[in-house]
Amino acid sequence: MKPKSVQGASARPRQRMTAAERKAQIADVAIALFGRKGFSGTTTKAIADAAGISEATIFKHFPSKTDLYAEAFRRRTEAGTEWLVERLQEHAERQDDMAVVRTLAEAIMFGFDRDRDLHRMLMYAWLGQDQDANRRMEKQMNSPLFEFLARYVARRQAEGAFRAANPRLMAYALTALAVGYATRSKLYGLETIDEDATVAEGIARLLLDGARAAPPPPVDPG
Amino acid sequence: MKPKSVQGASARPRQRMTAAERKAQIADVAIALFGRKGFSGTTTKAIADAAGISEATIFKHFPSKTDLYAEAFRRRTEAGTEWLVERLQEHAERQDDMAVVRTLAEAIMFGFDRDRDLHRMLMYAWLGQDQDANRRMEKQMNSPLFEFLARYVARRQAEGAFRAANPRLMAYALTALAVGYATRSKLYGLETIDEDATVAEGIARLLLDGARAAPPPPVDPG
DNA sequence: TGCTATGGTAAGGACTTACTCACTTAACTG
DNA sequence: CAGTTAAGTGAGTAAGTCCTTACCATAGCA
Repeated sequence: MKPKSVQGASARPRQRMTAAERKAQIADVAIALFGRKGFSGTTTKAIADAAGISEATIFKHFPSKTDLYAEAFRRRTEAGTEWLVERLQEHAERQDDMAVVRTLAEAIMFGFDRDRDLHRMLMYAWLGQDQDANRRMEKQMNSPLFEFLARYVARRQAEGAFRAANPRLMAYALTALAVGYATRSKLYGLETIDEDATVAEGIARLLLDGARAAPPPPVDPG
Repeated sequence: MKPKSVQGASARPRQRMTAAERKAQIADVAIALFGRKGFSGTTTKAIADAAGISEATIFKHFPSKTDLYAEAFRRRTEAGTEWLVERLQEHAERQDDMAVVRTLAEAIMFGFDRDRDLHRMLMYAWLGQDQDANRRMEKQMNSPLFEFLARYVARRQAEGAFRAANPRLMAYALTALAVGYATRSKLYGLETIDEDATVAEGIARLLLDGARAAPPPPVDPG
């Protein structure tokens, strides 16, 4: 078999990857496949083919298919949402509610758009795991964002800017519309309603002001 | 209906089901398993064990595992949402927006609660099918409800009761919060925020009136 | 009582799955 | 350069996988 090096324009062309590189490559390829077909729908042979290596090589780098899954998962999940929380924080400090909610919606939709396979893989994980594993996963993945939003809502309520309502429910709602829309359009491939940015804005407006027309025409900054 | 065997005082329980009964039983059992582990995660052996029959019996009633899947799916999916649309229609005619939105949210959450396995199976289907199949499925399953909601929103906008905004986006939003919440709590087993009815009411209120407090009544600053 | 239609099964076949092992060879080191 | 390390593989294997075949057993009927 011809050793086909894909390692092109490096100073020193290599035929073999280091273990770390190979591990990373396998994990990346695996995410795409697990994301498309789920864990049990994806064979180690398919992963090997997609990575351009033999099946045995996979098991050289990962003790089992399950470990490969866990590792692939961990790698991409660790990124976290800190950067997003920071951006939201800035808007929140300026009391710019529209910017907070709209930035959140845009970030969610952008994330789903960019990492479709990862998010599909995550959904398979939600469905395939038991309740305890899911609660741990939720805690590890979304907790900082959710807690930030819950605090933000509570503060705005205290300031009289937001209606009285369960802040946790509101924090959930702030993410849910964008998550649901992104799931439908990016992961399921269902029809879009409009451009992402426009939808994000519509979602934000709806969340902040509701569907009902305000009884008296509010003082609107033209 | 086929008359069941007439039984005397000492009735011996039937040992064998009719083909139709057995088919239905297998399909029901299969939904539960497909819903928990997905199509490729569920073996025909597991279905047979759960149904208390031999594997061969499955293939006596269904030509293949794929056909069993399709049939199980079809059976439970056909129910449709007509009854819900009718109920919503009544509220809509009375211009009782709160009742419409709240009834919708409650129905969604109740449906997810009652048919968890079915909804899990549906999610696996969304993830496992290609985009075209998903669009057909969407059309067949949710189209009447969605179209009703879109028309309802458009009418209320025309009447000045709802804000101007993309009616399809609003129709989507009307279902999305409840669907998302039910998915998290019923399918993934994540923490609930409150009783279902309370959450449904909170969702409805948020959708109609938004998070922001009504534009401040001109309070005398004294 | 025997006949027939039908619900049900034991056993196994062709194929696939995750995983192993003896082995090859590229790449680094002194 | 020789020697060592470590990336990579061909050729399996045991344990499934879906599905078939040849057969059994029960119910209803004459």
